Amino acid sequence: MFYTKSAKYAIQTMIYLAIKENQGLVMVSEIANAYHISQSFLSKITRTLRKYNLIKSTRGRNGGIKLAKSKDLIFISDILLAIDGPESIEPKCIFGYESCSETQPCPFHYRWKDVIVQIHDLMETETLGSLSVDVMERNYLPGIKEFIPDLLN
Amino acid sequence: MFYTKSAKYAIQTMIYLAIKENQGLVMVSEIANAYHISQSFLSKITRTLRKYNLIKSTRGRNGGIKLAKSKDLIFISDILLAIDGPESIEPKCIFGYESCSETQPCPFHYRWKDVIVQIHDLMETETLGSLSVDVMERNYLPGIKEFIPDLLN
DNA sequence: ATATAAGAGGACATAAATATCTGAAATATG
DNA sequence: CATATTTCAGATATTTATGTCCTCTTATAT
Repeated sequence: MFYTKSAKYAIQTMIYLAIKENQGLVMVSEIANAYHISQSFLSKITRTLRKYNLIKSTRGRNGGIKLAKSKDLIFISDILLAIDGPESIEPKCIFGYESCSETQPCPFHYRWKDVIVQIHDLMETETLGSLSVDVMERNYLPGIKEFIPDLLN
Repeated sequence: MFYTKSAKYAIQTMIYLAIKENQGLVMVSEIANAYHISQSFLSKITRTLRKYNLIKSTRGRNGGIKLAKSKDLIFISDILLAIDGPESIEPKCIFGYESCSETQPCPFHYRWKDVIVQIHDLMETETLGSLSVDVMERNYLPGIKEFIPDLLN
């Protein structure tokens, strides 16, 4: 509804990596299987994450990917920016009016802006750290395995 | 960013019709020219609006389209529903988790829900009436003609 | 009656997002 | 060194959204 599938896959992947933070390298195929994403497609996404220095990768046998920095230093907005680009983060006029701005607000401008600002704040304050802790805690409840499949095995 | 172009075109069209409410039928070509939309494409959109009983249309010479009911009885959510479908209005998990729900919330669920609910309220309380009044008022300011092009001629 | 102006409808075209395929490059292991 | 494994890279395919074009149908004016 709001972000691309690619961005969602990326966030899922990063959460997975955050949870496995101190278990070394994780294979892209493992993550792809866990979330039922095509391996080739996820590979493309992880390459982008690497370009933006959000993950590090190692080729070859026993290779894989891992977070490039502490999970507490990675914000959701970083991921969205890398995958969906700067446009996805910038607030755009909901009606598509090109000239809509602070000085030339469209009728919906201020009401819409309130919402957008909230979303931004959410994405820019939330870290992979806090999210993954949340995921881990919830995972102890039944029926929520989808969020971190196979992590408990 | 959030809705399809089609939905935006539809809203622009409906605002146009609301402003010209008591001027009888308006040609689709007039609206298309005003907003620089392809006439054929807008024609498709207006057909959908008609299916959903948001506008009435008359064929033939001197034909055109007009609102099907009072502008105060048409909500923005009605338009979004018609053009983008029910999925666009239903709140979906921001991470794309299929099983995310009230009983199985994903880590972002509640924080995200707050925002979504706000947007829904916005769309379901805002009518074409209030929006178009807003547009008319703002139009007296300079440089905002884009919103209702040619209406002042 | 006929010409004309308008929306209706469908076929086709383009663009962007999503997904798949194939091979190259890097690395560990025997 | 040879081989298996794993990511990297780019070409290609599919799907969905967007946009264009042409013809049909309907209503009105003359």
